Amino acid sequence: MSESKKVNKQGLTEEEFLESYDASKYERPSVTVDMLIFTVTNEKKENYRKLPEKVLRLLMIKRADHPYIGQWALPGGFIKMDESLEEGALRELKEETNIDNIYMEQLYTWGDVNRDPRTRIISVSYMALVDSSNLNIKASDDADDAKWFTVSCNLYQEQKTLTEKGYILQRLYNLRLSDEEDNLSAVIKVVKTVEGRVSRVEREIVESHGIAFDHAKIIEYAVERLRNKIEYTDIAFNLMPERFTLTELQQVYEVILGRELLKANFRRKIANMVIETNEYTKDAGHRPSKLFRFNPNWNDISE
Amino acid sequence: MSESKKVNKQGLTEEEFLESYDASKYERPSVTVDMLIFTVTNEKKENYRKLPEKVLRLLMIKRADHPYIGQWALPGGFIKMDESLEEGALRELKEETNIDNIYMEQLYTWGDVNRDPRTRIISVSYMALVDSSNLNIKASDDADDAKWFTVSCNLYQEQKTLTEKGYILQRLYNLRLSDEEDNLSAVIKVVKTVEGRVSRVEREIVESHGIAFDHAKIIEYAVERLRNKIEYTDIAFNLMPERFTLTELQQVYEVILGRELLKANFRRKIANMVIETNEYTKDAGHRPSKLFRFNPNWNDISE
DNA sequence: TCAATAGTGTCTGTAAGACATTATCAA
DNA sequence: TTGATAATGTCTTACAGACACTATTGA
Repeated sequence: MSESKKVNKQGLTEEEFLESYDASKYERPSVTVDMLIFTVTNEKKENYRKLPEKVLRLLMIKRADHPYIGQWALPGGFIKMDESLEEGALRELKEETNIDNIYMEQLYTWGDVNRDPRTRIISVSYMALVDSSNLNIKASDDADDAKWFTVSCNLYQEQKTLTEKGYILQRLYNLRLSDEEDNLSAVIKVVKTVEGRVSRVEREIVESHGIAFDHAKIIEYAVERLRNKIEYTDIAFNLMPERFTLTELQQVYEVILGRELLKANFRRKIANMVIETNEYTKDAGHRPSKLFRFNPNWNDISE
Repeated sequence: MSESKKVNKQGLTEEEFLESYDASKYERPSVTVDMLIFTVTNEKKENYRKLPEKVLRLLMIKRADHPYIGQWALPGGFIKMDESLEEGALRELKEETNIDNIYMEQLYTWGDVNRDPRTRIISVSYMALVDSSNLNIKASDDADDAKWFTVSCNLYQEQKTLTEKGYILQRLYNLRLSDEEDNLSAVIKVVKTVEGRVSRVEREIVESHGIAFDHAKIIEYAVERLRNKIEYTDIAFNLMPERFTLTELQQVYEVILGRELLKANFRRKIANMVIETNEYTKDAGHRPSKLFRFNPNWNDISE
């Protein structure tokens, strides 16, 4: 509609305006993309009868340079001028895991002024969920300083203080990232303030051992999101192989939620998310188990 | 732990490294904060007996310069180097509504390469919910080109196509922003692709009349988030005055959800989120209604 | 046989949907 | 009296939690 013919107060058409626009006028922050790449793997089983245990793992990278040299950080990097945030995230993902076609969602954007001692850096975080059976290709060739840590994140203190017009709820989480060699940890304080009808949530790192930047906070946030979404969506299936037993699926739920579930109830809950196959597990030291696959159309009614 | 004594490959300590760090080495995108400020207001009532209708409103600003000159955009602006994203969002909020202490949450970060014709701009969007009785102070003094639009966002086409390993679900939403003078509209396409166990959601603006940039897409996203969260959180109370009737509360739910609810069921559902007072409405053309207030401790058990 | 997992049935209480009924005001 | 809203009761169905029980395998 001849928008371009309109002129602004300086009498410029859009074309002229864009011509004269100086993008370098203002100082700008840097923008990075940080990836939280989760997977679930098996621990070796204790004896021939028992099933292997499942653990939640997160990919971290050892910093080779300042700042936080020698500490572990989330994979990520600066966004390029000609790629969208999603493209940047997918690029990082590909660089680290060499896998395409993975579940990925934007988590949160972190923008505190002094998150990075180098300069003002705003970080957009993405969470990706990977089926570990795909992953035997191994995480990354080049960076031998990338590796998978077992994640655990537990609430260990909860304190509610009533105030005049509401309350303050303070929670302390203990985050642990570990493997055979390394043992990182952090304490994250999550404070929910309710005053009148208005509530606010703030996160703060109380202490952080071996985890670079504010990444402990980001990991805690991601675990919380994962725990929430697994309850009412089908994201858990992104962590499963093509065929799986219902017990394996339940173990994935349990390791993410951090608590045990009752078998019968769990099976009822996920019943229409799966389709049974004719295959069974073999050579278990006990009764074989039917294999299932994901049913993409499980929520046909409504949704 | 004398982290600062460690040296990197160039033999620099952290102090020396930060000294020599040149933040201007790489080209960087601009970062803005966009605010979605919602409120709910009363329409005048039809006759002395009927209750006033409630409508959902969104604050928009008329663009005085290129690009999209003359069109309406979300309030927002460039982030300053010495303020966090939250601080920037609160600053914008204060500038536009002159209110502090408001509910606000980060929504999503939009980073497509060509969202803005001027330069690469990444926008972090925040949603704020305001009680309109507070707001009679009027939205913004300076910018007389800021005003409240009635929002409606309706699904009007849904199409599911089965594919080899999943399906493609395509939804078309009709977004309308209107007041006495202006009538803006847009069509947003939301495509959910499920392939194997991996799913992806993409949003695209099909057409946009009078709404600047990709803001129609952002508004649709916000409305969807609002509709989701009102079902399982207490955010609706941020839109209510200090004292309110249960019917008013129900109307707010209905106008956001875009459908009617059954009174008895609604009251059961929100029963423990409210506390009754001894006050009643007066001078209604019908039976007076008890006034309630929010109960901040409604979710004492668990959560 | 036995240690382990696989798989199913059922009782309970809670919550949501649908609908019906009574109460109370001002013009 | 009447047209409107206020407020509560109850029937049904769905689902989640808890627990008990039977089935099947390899060593």
